[in-house]
Amino acid sequence: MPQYQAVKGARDIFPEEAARWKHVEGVVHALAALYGFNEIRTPVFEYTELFQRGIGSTTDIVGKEMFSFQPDPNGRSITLRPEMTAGVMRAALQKNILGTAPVQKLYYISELFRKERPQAGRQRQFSQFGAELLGVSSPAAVAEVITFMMQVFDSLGLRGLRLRINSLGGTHDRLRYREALQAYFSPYRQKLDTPSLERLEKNPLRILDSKNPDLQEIVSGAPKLYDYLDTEALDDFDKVLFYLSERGIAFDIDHRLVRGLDYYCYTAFEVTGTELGAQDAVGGGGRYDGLARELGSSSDIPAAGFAVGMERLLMTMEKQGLFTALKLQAPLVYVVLQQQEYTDVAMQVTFRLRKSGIRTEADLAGRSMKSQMREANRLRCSFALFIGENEVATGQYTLKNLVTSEQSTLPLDRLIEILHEPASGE
RNA sequence: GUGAUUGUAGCUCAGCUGGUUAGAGCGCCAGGUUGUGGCCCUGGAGGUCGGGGGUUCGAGUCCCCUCAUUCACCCCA
Repeated sequence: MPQYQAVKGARDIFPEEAARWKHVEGVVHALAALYGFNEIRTPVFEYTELFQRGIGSTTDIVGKEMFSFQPDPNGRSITLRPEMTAGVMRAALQKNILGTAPVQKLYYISELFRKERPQAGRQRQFSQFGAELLGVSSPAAVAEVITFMMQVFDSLGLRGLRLRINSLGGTHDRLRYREALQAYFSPYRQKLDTPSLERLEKNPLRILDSKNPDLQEIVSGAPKLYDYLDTEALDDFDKVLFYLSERGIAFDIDHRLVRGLDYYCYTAFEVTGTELGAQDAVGGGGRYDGLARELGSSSDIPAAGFAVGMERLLMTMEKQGLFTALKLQAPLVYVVLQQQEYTDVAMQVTFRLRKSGIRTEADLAGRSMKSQMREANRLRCSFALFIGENEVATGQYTLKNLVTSEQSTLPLDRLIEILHEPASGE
Protein backbone atom coordinates (compact mmCIF):
# COMPACT_ATOMS: atom_id res chain seq x y z
CA MET A 1 0.00 0.00 0.00
CA PRO A 2 1.36 3.41 -0.92
CA GLN A 3 1.68 5.89 1.89
CA TYR A 4 -0.90 8.23 0.43
CA GLN A 5 -4.18 7.16 -1.00
CA ALA A 6 -7.16 9.07 -2.31
CA VAL A 7 -9.63 9.98 0.41
CA LYS A 8 -12.24 7.32 1.11
CA GLY A 9 -15.01 7.54 -1.42
CA ALA A 10 -13.02 9.75 -3.80
CA ARG A 11 -11.34 8.50 -6.93
CA ASP A 12 -8.96 9.48 -9.71
CA ILE A 13 -9.96 9.52 -13.32
CA PHE A 14 -7.06 8.69 -15.61
CA PRO A 15 -6.82 9.72 -19.26
CA GLU A 16 -8.58 6.76 -20.81
CA GLU A 17 -11.55 7.13 -18.51
CA ALA A 18 -11.44 10.91 -18.80
CA ALA A 19 -12.02 10.46 -22.52
CA ARG A 20 -15.28 8.71 -21.68
CA TRP A 21 -16.33 11.54 -19.43
CA LYS A 22 -15.58 14.07 -22.14
CA HIS A 23 -17.71 12.08 -24.54
CA VAL A 24 -20.68 12.00 -22.18
CA GLU A 25 -20.25 15.64 -21.22
CA GLY A 26 -20.14 16.56 -24.89
CA VAL A 27 -23.53 14.95 -25.47
CA VAL A 28 -24.97 16.69 -22.41
CA HIS A 29 -23.72 20.10 -23.56
CA ALA A 30 -24.95 19.59 -27.11
CA LEU A 31 -28.42 18.46 -26.10
CA ALA A 32 -28.71 21.18 -23.48
CA ALA A 33 -28.11 23.69 -26.25
CA LEU A 34 -30.69 21.92 -28.41
CA TYR A 35 -33.29 22.16 -25.64
CA GLY A 36 -32.36 25.69 -24.70
CA PHE A 37 -30.82 25.07 -21.29
CA ASN A 38 -27.89 27.27 -20.31
CA GLU A 39 -25.06 26.23 -18.07
CA ILE A 40 -24.80 27.47 -14.51
CA ARG A 41 -21.86 26.95 -12.16
CA THR A 42 -22.32 27.57 -8.47
CA PRO A 43 -19.88 27.34 -5.54
CA VAL A 44 -19.04 23.90 -4.18
CA PHE A 45 -19.94 25.08 -0.71
CA GLU A 46 -22.85 27.01 0.72
CA TYR A 47 -23.96 28.08 4.15
CA THR A 48 -25.28 25.03 5.93
CA GLU A 49 -28.69 26.58 6.56
CA LEU A 50 -29.38 26.65 2.84
CA PHE A 51 -29.41 22.87 2.69
CA GLN A 52 -31.23 22.50 5.99
CA ARG A 53 -34.02 24.67 4.68
CA GLY A 54 -33.91 23.60 1.06
CA ILE A 55 -33.53 19.84 1.28
CA GLY A 56 -35.36 19.40 4.57
CA SER A 57 -34.03 18.68 8.01
CA THR A 58 -35.78 15.31 8.20
CA THR A 59 -33.90 13.92 5.22
CA ASP A 60 -30.94 11.58 5.59
CA ILE A 61 -28.84 13.89 3.46
CA VAL A 62 -29.14 16.73 5.92
CA GLY A 63 -29.37 14.54 8.98
CA LYS A 64 -26.22 12.52 8.58
CA GLU A 65 -24.53 12.87 5.21
CA MET A 66 -23.24 16.41 4.97
CA PHE A 67 -19.60 17.46 5.09
CA SER A 68 -19.93 20.54 7.24
CA PHE A 69 -17.28 22.68 8.86
CA GLN A 70 -16.76 26.01 10.50
CA PRO A 71 -13.93 27.96 8.89
CA ASP A 72 -13.92 30.75 11.47
CA PRO A 73 -14.15 30.08 15.21
CA ASN A 74 -17.32 32.10 15.62
CA GLY A 75 -18.37 32.09 11.99
CA ARG A 76 -21.18 30.37 10.16
CA SER A 77 -21.15 26.71 9.32
CA ILE A 78 -20.41 25.84 5.71
CA THR A 79 -21.28 22.63 3.87
CA LEU A 80 -19.90 20.94 0.78
CA ARG A 81 -22.95 20.76 -1.46
CA PRO A 82 -24.73 17.39 -1.32
CA GLU A 83 -27.01 18.27 -4.26
CA MET A 84 -27.41 21.09 -6.72
CA THR A 85 -31.00 22.28 -6.66
CA ALA A 86 -30.81 24.35 -3.48
CA GLY A 87 -27.68 26.14 -4.67
CA VAL A 88 -29.11 26.88 -8.10
CA MET A 89 -32.29 28.25 -6.58
CA ARG A 90 -30.27 30.34 -4.15
CA ALA A 91 -28.22 31.77 -7.02
CA ALA A 92 -31.36 32.54 -9.03
CA LEU A 93 -32.96 34.33 -6.09
CA GLN A 94 -29.79 36.17 -5.12
CA LYS A 95 -29.37 37.71 -8.56
CA ASN A 96 -33.10 37.82 -9.22
CA ILE A 97 -32.59 36.48 -12.72
CA LEU A 98 -36.33 35.81 -12.95
CA GLY A 99 -36.77 39.55 -12.82
CA THR A 100 -35.10 39.93 -16.20
CA ALA A 101 -36.62 36.84 -17.79
CA PRO A 102 -39.54 35.08 -16.10
CA VAL A 103 -38.50 31.63 -17.28
CA GLN A 104 -35.01 30.31 -16.69
CA LYS A 105 -33.70 27.06 -18.08
CA LEU A 106 -30.45 26.07 -16.44
CA TYR A 107 -28.27 22.98 -16.48
CA TYR A 108 -25.08 21.87 -14.80
CA ILE A 109 -22.46 19.13 -14.56
CA SER A 110 -21.09 19.35 -11.05
CA GLU A 111 -19.30 17.61 -8.22
CA LEU A 112 -21.25 16.76 -5.08
CA PHE A 113 -20.30 15.41 -1.67
CA ARG A 114 -22.11 13.11 0.68
CA LYS A 115 -20.65 11.41 3.76
CA GLU A 116 -21.84 7.86 3.14
CA ARG A 117 -20.18 4.46 3.20
CA PRO A 118 -18.95 3.90 -0.35
CA GLN A 119 -20.24 0.93 -2.32
CA ALA A 120 -20.98 0.07 -5.93
CA GLY A 121 -22.37 3.19 -7.58
CA ARG A 122 -21.91 5.34 -4.52
CA GLN A 123 -19.01 7.57 -3.61
CA ARG A 124 -18.46 10.44 -1.24
CA GLN A 125 -17.46 12.69 -4.08
CA PHE A 126 -19.56 12.16 -7.17
CA SER A 127 -21.01 14.20 -9.94
CA GLN A 128 -24.35 14.81 -11.46
CA PHE A 129 -25.62 16.52 -14.53
CA GLY A 130 -29.03 18.00 -14.22
CA ALA A 131 -31.40 20.72 -15.29
CA GLU A 132 -33.66 23.15 -13.50
CA LEU A 133 -36.54 24.88 -15.21
CA LEU A 134 -37.55 27.85 -13.08
CA GLY A 135 -40.61 30.06 -13.36
CA VAL A 136 -43.10 27.71 -15.02
CA SER A 137 -45.38 25.24 -13.39
CA SER A 138 -47.00 23.42 -16.25
CA PRO A 139 -47.11 19.76 -17.23
CA ALA A 140 -45.37 20.90 -20.40
CA ALA A 141 -42.43 22.12 -18.34
CA VAL A 142 -42.15 18.83 -16.47
CA ALA A 143 -42.42 16.90 -19.71
CA GLU A 144 -39.72 19.06 -21.26
CA VAL A 145 -37.32 18.34 -18.46
CA ILE A 146 -37.99 14.59 -18.61
CA THR A 147 -37.68 14.57 -22.38
CA PHE A 148 -34.32 16.30 -22.26
CA MET A 149 -33.06 13.75 -19.76
CA MET A 150 -34.35 10.78 -21.73
CA GLN A 151 -32.87 12.07 -24.95
CA VAL A 152 -29.46 12.23 -23.31
CA PHE A 153 -29.77 8.53 -22.42
CA ASP A 154 -30.98 7.77 -25.90
CA SER A 155 -28.19 9.70 -27.63
CA LEU A 156 -25.60 7.92 -25.53
CA GLY A 157 -26.99 4.61 -26.74
CA LEU A 158 -28.33 3.40 -23.38
CA ARG A 159 -30.90 0.65 -23.48
CA GLY A 160 -33.20 -0.91 -20.93
CA LEU A 161 -33.54 2.04 -18.56
CA ARG A 162 -36.85 2.23 -16.77
CA LEU A 163 -38.66 5.49 -16.10
CA ARG A 164 -40.98 5.36 -13.11
CA ILE A 165 -43.29 8.24 -12.46
CA ASN A 166 -45.82 9.32 -9.87
CA SER A 167 -47.74 12.35 -8.72
CA LEU A 168 -47.35 13.54 -5.18
CA GLY A 169 -50.13 16.07 -5.53
CA GLY A 170 -50.25 19.59 -4.15
CA THR A 171 -49.74 20.59 -0.55
CA HIS A 172 -53.37 20.01 0.46
CA ASP A 173 -53.42 16.55 -1.07
CA ARG A 174 -50.27 15.58 0.71
CA LEU A 175 -51.45 16.88 4.04
CA ARG A 176 -54.64 14.81 3.83
CA TYR A 177 -52.73 11.80 2.65
CA ARG A 178 -50.15 12.18 5.37
CA GLU A 179 -52.85 12.06 8.01
CA ALA A 180 -54.41 9.04 6.36
CA LEU A 181 -51.06 7.26 6.40
CA GLN A 182 -50.46 8.03 10.03
CA ALA A 183 -53.91 6.73 10.85
CA TYR A 184 -53.24 3.58 8.87
CA PHE A 185 -49.78 2.80 10.22
CA SER A 186 -50.34 3.72 13.86
CA PRO A 187 -52.02 0.40 14.78
CA TYR A 188 -48.96 -1.40 13.37
CA ARG A 189 -46.46 0.34 15.63
CA GLN A 190 -45.37 -2.98 17.13
CA LYS A 191 -44.39 -4.35 13.74
CA LEU A 192 -42.64 -1.33 12.24
CA ASP A 193 -38.85 -1.08 12.30
CA THR A 194 -37.04 1.81 13.95
CA PRO A 195 -36.54 4.00 10.87
CA SER A 196 -40.16 3.55 9.88
CA LEU A 197 -41.35 4.52 13.34
CA GLU A 198 -39.34 7.69 13.07
CA ARG A 199 -40.79 8.42 9.67
CA LEU A 200 -44.27 7.89 10.99
CA GLU A 201 -43.90 11.15 12.89
CA LYS A 202 -41.75 13.16 10.53
CA ASN A 203 -42.50 12.02 7.02
CA PRO A 204 -44.82 9.02 6.78
CA LEU A 205 -44.67 9.03 2.98
CA ARG A 206 -41.22 7.61 3.12
CA ILE A 207 -42.39 4.45 4.86
CA LEU A 208 -43.74 3.50 1.45
CA ASP A 209 -40.18 3.46 0.14
CA SER A 210 -39.05 0.87 2.68
CA LYS A 211 -37.31 -2.17 1.25
CA ASN A 212 -37.72 -4.15 4.46
CA PRO A 213 -39.37 -7.40 3.30
CA ASP A 214 -41.14 -7.80 6.65
CA LEU A 215 -43.02 -4.59 6.05
CA GLN A 216 -44.08 -5.22 2.49
CA GLU A 217 -47.41 -6.70 3.48
CA ILE A 218 -48.35 -3.77 5.69
CA VAL A 219 -47.10 -1.25 3.17
CA SER A 220 -49.02 -2.77 0.29
CA GLY A 221 -52.24 -2.36 2.23
CA ALA A 222 -51.64 1.32 2.89
CA PRO A 223 -53.88 3.97 1.38
CA LYS A 224 -52.80 5.04 -2.08
CA LEU A 225 -51.66 8.59 -2.57
CA TYR A 226 -53.41 8.48 -5.91
CA ASP A 227 -56.80 8.29 -4.18
CA TYR A 228 -56.08 11.53 -2.36
CA LEU A 229 -55.22 13.63 -5.38
CA ASP A 230 -57.69 16.34 -6.29
CA THR A 231 -58.83 16.92 -9.86
CA GLU A 232 -56.21 19.56 -10.45
CA ALA A 233 -53.42 17.17 -9.56
CA LEU A 234 -54.96 14.35 -11.57
CA ASP A 235 -55.35 16.53 -14.64
CA ASP A 236 -51.80 17.73 -14.25
CA PHE A 237 -50.47 14.18 -14.03
CA ASP A 238 -52.52 13.00 -17.00
CA LYS A 239 -51.18 15.81 -19.06
CA VAL A 240 -47.58 14.97 -18.25
CA LEU A 241 -48.20 11.33 -19.16
CA PHE A 242 -49.89 12.42 -22.34
CA TYR A 243 -46.86 14.41 -23.45
CA LEU A 244 -44.53 11.54 -22.68
CA SER A 245 -46.66 9.03 -24.57
CA GLU A 246 -46.90 11.36 -27.51
CA ARG A 247 -43.11 11.51 -27.65
CA GLY A 248 -42.70 7.78 -27.47
CA ILE A 249 -41.16 7.85 -24.00
CA ALA A 250 -42.03 4.66 -22.13
CA PHE A 251 -42.81 4.90 -18.42
CA ASP A 252 -44.29 2.93 -15.56
CA ILE A 253 -46.65 4.60 -13.15
CA ASP A 254 -45.53 3.75 -9.64
CA HIS A 255 -47.80 5.04 -6.93
CA ARG A 256 -45.29 4.19 -4.26
CA LEU A 257 -42.54 6.34 -5.72
CA VAL A 258 -41.97 9.08 -3.16
CA ARG A 259 -38.35 10.21 -3.39
CA GLY A 260 -36.33 11.34 -0.45
CA LEU A 261 -36.16 15.09 -0.77
CA ASP A 262 -38.79 17.19 0.94
CA TYR A 263 -39.26 19.75 -1.77
CA TYR A 264 -40.98 17.65 -4.42
CA CYS A 265 -44.66 18.07 -5.29
CA TYR A 266 -46.88 16.95 -8.13
CA THR A 267 -44.79 14.94 -10.57
CA ALA A 268 -41.88 12.92 -9.25
CA PHE A 269 -39.87 10.50 -11.35
CA GLU A 270 -36.90 8.19 -11.23
CA VAL A 271 -34.86 6.29 -13.80
CA THR A 272 -33.38 2.95 -12.85
CA GLY A 273 -31.01 0.57 -14.58
CA THR A 274 -30.46 -3.14 -14.13
CA GLU A 275 -26.67 -3.11 -14.41
CA LEU A 276 -25.85 -1.09 -11.31
CA GLY A 277 -26.14 -3.39 -8.32
CA ALA A 278 -28.05 -2.25 -5.29
CA GLN A 279 -27.86 1.44 -6.11
CA ASP A 280 -29.92 1.24 -9.24
CA ALA A 281 -31.17 4.81 -9.60
CA VAL A 282 -29.46 6.57 -12.48
CA GLY A 283 -31.44 9.74 -12.18
CA GLY A 284 -34.51 11.33 -10.74
CA GLY A 285 -36.35 14.54 -10.32
CA GLY A 286 -39.66 16.24 -10.20
CA ARG A 287 -41.45 19.45 -9.51
CA TYR A 288 -40.62 21.61 -6.53
CA ASP A 289 -42.90 24.61 -6.47
CA GLY A 290 -42.41 25.24 -2.77
CA LEU A 291 -38.63 25.48 -2.67
CA ALA A 292 -38.29 29.17 -3.50
CA ARG A 293 -40.63 30.20 -0.69
CA GLU A 294 -38.77 27.90 1.66
CA LEU A 295 -35.62 29.82 0.78
CA GLY A 296 -37.22 33.17 1.53
CA SER A 297 -38.63 34.24 -1.81
CA SER A 298 -41.53 36.65 -1.48
CA SER A 299 -43.21 35.26 -4.60
CA ASP A 300 -43.88 31.72 -5.74
CA ILE A 301 -41.42 30.31 -8.20
CA PRO A 302 -42.70 27.09 -9.67
CA ALA A 303 -39.93 24.83 -10.84
CA ALA A 304 -39.05 21.39 -12.16
CA GLY A 305 -35.77 19.59 -12.61
CA PHE A 306 -33.81 16.38 -12.57
CA ALA A 307 -30.37 15.09 -11.69
CA VAL A 308 -28.48 12.16 -13.17
CA GLY A 309 -25.53 10.47 -11.51
CA MET A 310 -22.58 10.67 -13.87
CA GLU A 311 -20.71 7.75 -12.33
CA ARG A 312 -23.77 5.53 -12.52
CA LEU A 313 -24.42 6.65 -16.05
CA LEU A 314 -20.85 5.85 -17.07
CA MET A 315 -21.02 2.54 -15.23
CA THR A 316 -24.14 1.53 -17.10
CA MET A 317 -22.60 2.55 -20.42
CA GLU A 318 -19.51 0.53 -19.61
CA LYS A 319 -21.63 -2.55 -18.82
CA GLN A 320 -23.52 -2.09 -22.06
CA GLY A 321 -20.28 -1.94 -24.03
CA LEU A 322 -20.81 1.59 -25.26
CA PHE A 323 -17.20 2.67 -24.91
CA THR A 324 -15.42 0.01 -26.93
CA ALA A 325 -14.71 2.31 -29.85
CA LEU A 326 -13.52 5.17 -27.69
CA LYS A 327 -9.75 5.60 -27.57
CA LEU A 328 -7.28 8.31 -26.73
CA GLN A 329 -6.40 10.45 -29.69
CA ALA A 330 -3.06 9.32 -31.09
CA PRO A 331 -0.34 11.70 -32.26
CA LEU A 332 0.01 11.64 -36.04
CA VAL A 333 3.79 11.86 -36.10
CA TYR A 334 6.56 10.71 -33.81
CA VAL A 335 9.87 12.49 -34.31
CA VAL A 336 12.68 9.97 -33.95
CA LEU A 337 16.24 11.10 -33.54
CA GLN A 338 19.25 8.98 -34.27
CA GLN A 339 21.55 10.48 -31.70
CA GLN A 340 21.13 12.85 -28.84
CA GLU A 341 23.15 15.54 -30.56
CA TYR A 342 20.21 16.11 -32.88
CA THR A 343 17.88 16.99 -30.04
CA ASP A 344 17.87 20.68 -30.90
CA VAL A 345 16.94 19.99 -34.52
CA ALA A 346 14.28 17.53 -33.41
CA MET A 347 12.74 20.09 -31.09
CA GLN A 348 12.65 22.62 -33.91
CA VAL A 349 11.02 20.18 -36.28
CA THR A 350 8.52 19.11 -33.65
CA PHE A 351 7.59 22.70 -33.02
CA ARG A 352 7.14 23.43 -36.73
CA LEU A 353 4.89 20.41 -37.18
CA ARG A 354 2.76 21.41 -34.19
CA LYS A 355 2.65 25.01 -35.37
CA SER A 356 1.17 23.76 -38.62
CA GLY A 357 -1.47 21.86 -36.69
CA ILE A 358 -0.07 18.37 -36.81
CA ARG A 359 -0.30 16.31 -33.62
CA THR A 360 3.34 15.51 -32.95
CA GLU A 361 5.22 13.69 -30.24
CA ALA A 362 8.96 13.45 -29.68
CA ASP A 363 11.33 11.80 -27.25
CA LEU A 364 12.27 14.07 -24.37
CA ALA A 365 14.25 11.50 -22.42
CA GLY A 366 17.14 10.83 -24.77
CA ARG A 367 16.25 7.21 -25.30
CA SER A 368 17.47 4.79 -27.92
CA MET A 369 16.03 4.72 -31.40
CA LYS A 370 14.49 1.40 -30.72
CA SER A 371 12.75 2.81 -27.66
CA GLN A 372 11.54 5.76 -29.65
CA MET A 373 10.09 3.52 -32.33
CA ARG A 374 8.43 1.36 -29.71
CA GLU A 375 6.99 4.45 -28.12
CA ALA A 376 5.68 5.61 -31.51
CA ASN A 377 4.06 2.24 -31.91
CA ARG A 378 2.61 2.22 -28.42
CA LEU A 379 1.09 5.65 -28.99
CA ARG A 380 -0.38 4.34 -32.25
CA CYS A 381 1.30 7.09 -34.29
CA SER A 382 0.74 6.90 -38.02
CA PHE A 383 4.16 8.21 -39.00
CA ALA A 384 7.72 8.38 -37.77
CA LEU A 385 9.89 11.25 -38.88
CA PHE A 386 13.60 10.47 -38.69
CA ILE A 387 16.32 12.93 -37.87
CA GLY A 388 19.81 11.58 -38.41
CA GLU A 389 23.13 12.40 -39.95
CA ASN A 390 21.85 12.53 -43.53
CA GLU A 391 18.79 14.56 -42.68
CA VAL A 392 20.73 17.19 -40.81
CA ALA A 393 23.29 17.42 -43.61
CA THR A 394 20.79 17.70 -46.47
CA GLY A 395 17.83 19.35 -44.75
CA GLN A 396 15.64 16.56 -46.10
CA TYR A 397 13.85 14.37 -43.60
CA THR A 398 12.69 10.80 -43.78
CA LEU A 399 9.01 10.13 -43.18
CA LYS A 400 7.95 6.56 -42.55
CA ASN A 401 4.38 5.38 -42.73
CA LEU A 402 4.14 3.04 -39.77
CA VAL A 403 1.22 1.13 -41.19
CA THR A 404 2.59 0.40 -44.66
CA SER A 405 6.26 0.76 -43.73
CA GLU A 406 6.82 2.92 -46.81
CA GLN A 407 9.17 5.82 -46.38
CA SER A 408 10.41 8.76 -48.36
CA THR A 409 12.95 11.54 -47.86
CA LEU A 410 11.82 15.08 -48.66
CA PRO A 411 12.18 18.69 -47.48
CA LEU A 412 10.19 19.44 -44.32
CA ASP A 413 7.75 21.79 -46.08
CA ARG A 414 6.83 19.04 -48.49
CA LEU A 415 6.37 16.52 -45.65
CA ILE A 416 4.06 18.91 -43.83
CA GLU A 417 1.97 19.14 -46.99
CA ILE A 418 1.77 15.37 -47.19
CA LEU A 419 0.81 15.11 -43.53
CA HIS A 420 -2.00 17.57 -44.10
CA GLU A 421 -3.52 15.45 -46.85
CA PRO A 422 -6.75 13.77 -45.76
CA ALA A 423 -5.28 10.34 -46.49
CA SER A 424 -2.72 10.96 -43.78
CA GLY A 425 -5.44 11.07 -41.20
CA GLU A 426 -5.31 14.77 -40.45
C1' G B 1 -23.36 4.05 11.60
C1' U B 2 -24.07 -1.79 11.08
C1' G B 3 -22.73 -6.49 8.63
C1' A B 4 -19.79 -9.43 5.48
C1' U B 5 -15.54 -9.68 2.16
C1' U B 6 -10.66 -9.14 0.44
C1' G B 7 -5.55 -7.22 1.11
C1' U B 8 1.37 -11.27 -2.18
C1' A B 9 5.49 -7.21 -8.18
C1' G B 10 2.58 -1.52 -12.14
C1' C B 11 -1.92 -5.14 -13.49
C1' U B 12 -4.42 -10.20 -13.01
C1' C B 13 -3.36 -13.89 -9.77
C1' A B 14 -0.44 -18.80 -7.86
C1' G B 15 1.87 -20.05 -3.15
C1' C B 16 -0.28 -27.72 -0.84
C1' U B 17 -1.65 -29.66 6.20
C1' G B 18 3.50 -23.12 8.73
C1' G B 19 9.73 -25.37 6.58
C1' U B 20 15.50 -23.54 2.50
C1' U B 21 17.33 -17.19 -1.55
C1' A B 22 8.44 -15.60 -2.56
C1' G B 23 6.59 -17.34 -8.23
C1' A B 24 3.78 -17.01 -13.22
C1' G B 25 1.42 -14.33 -17.17
C1' C B 26 0.88 -9.44 -18.94
C1' G B 27 3.26 -4.70 -18.64
C1' C B 28 7.99 -1.99 -18.09
C1' C B 29 13.49 -1.52 -19.31
C1' A B 30 17.71 -3.29 -22.17
C1' G B 31 19.95 -6.34 -25.85
C1' G B 32 19.53 -9.59 -30.30
C1' U B 33 19.53 -5.50 -35.48
C1' U B 34 25.69 0.89 -33.28
C1' G B 35 19.65 4.70 -38.99
C1' U B 36 13.89 1.95 -38.09
C1' G B 37 8.54 -0.17 -34.46
C1' G B 38 4.75 -4.01 -34.32
C1' C B 39 6.08 -10.66 -34.16
C1' C B 40 9.92 -13.63 -31.98
C1' C B 41 14.24 -14.74 -28.72
C1' U B 42 17.47 -13.51 -24.45
C1' G B 43 18.36 -10.89 -20.16
C1' G B 44 17.04 -7.24 -16.36
C1' A B 45 14.61 -4.04 -12.92
C1' G B 46 10.59 -4.19 -9.63
C1' G B 47 7.80 -7.15 -3.56
C1' U B 48 8.59 -3.71 4.27
C1' C B 49 3.78 -10.68 1.35
C1' G B 50 -1.42 -3.66 3.94
C1' G B 51 0.62 -2.20 9.09
C1' G B 52 1.56 -3.62 14.34
C1' G B 53 1.77 -7.30 18.01
C1' G B 54 1.61 -12.55 19.41
C1' U B 55 2.23 -18.19 19.05
C1' U B 56 6.46 -21.12 17.13
C1' C B 57 13.07 -23.57 16.39
C1' G B 58 10.70 -21.33 12.02
C1' A B 59 4.82 -17.25 9.81
C1' G B 60 2.95 -14.94 3.15
C1' U B 61 0.56 -19.29 5.60
C1' C B 62 -2.09 -19.74 12.63
C1' C B 63 -4.21 -15.95 16.60
C1' C B 64 -5.33 -10.77 18.15
C1' C B 65 -5.51 -5.60 17.00
C1' U B 66 -5.41 -1.90 13.34
C1' C B 67 -5.72 0.37 8.50
C1' A B 68 -7.54 -0.01 3.75
C1' U B 69 -10.68 -2.39 -0.25
C1' U B 70 -15.05 -4.32 -2.05
C1' C B 71 -20.16 -5.63 -1.53
C1' A B 72 -24.66 -5.19 1.18
C1' C B 73 -28.04 -2.66 4.86
C1' C B 74 -29.73 2.48 5.64
C1' C B 75 -30.53 6.11 1.98
C1' C B 76 -29.75 8.10 -2.48
C1' A B 77 -27.38 10.03 -8.15
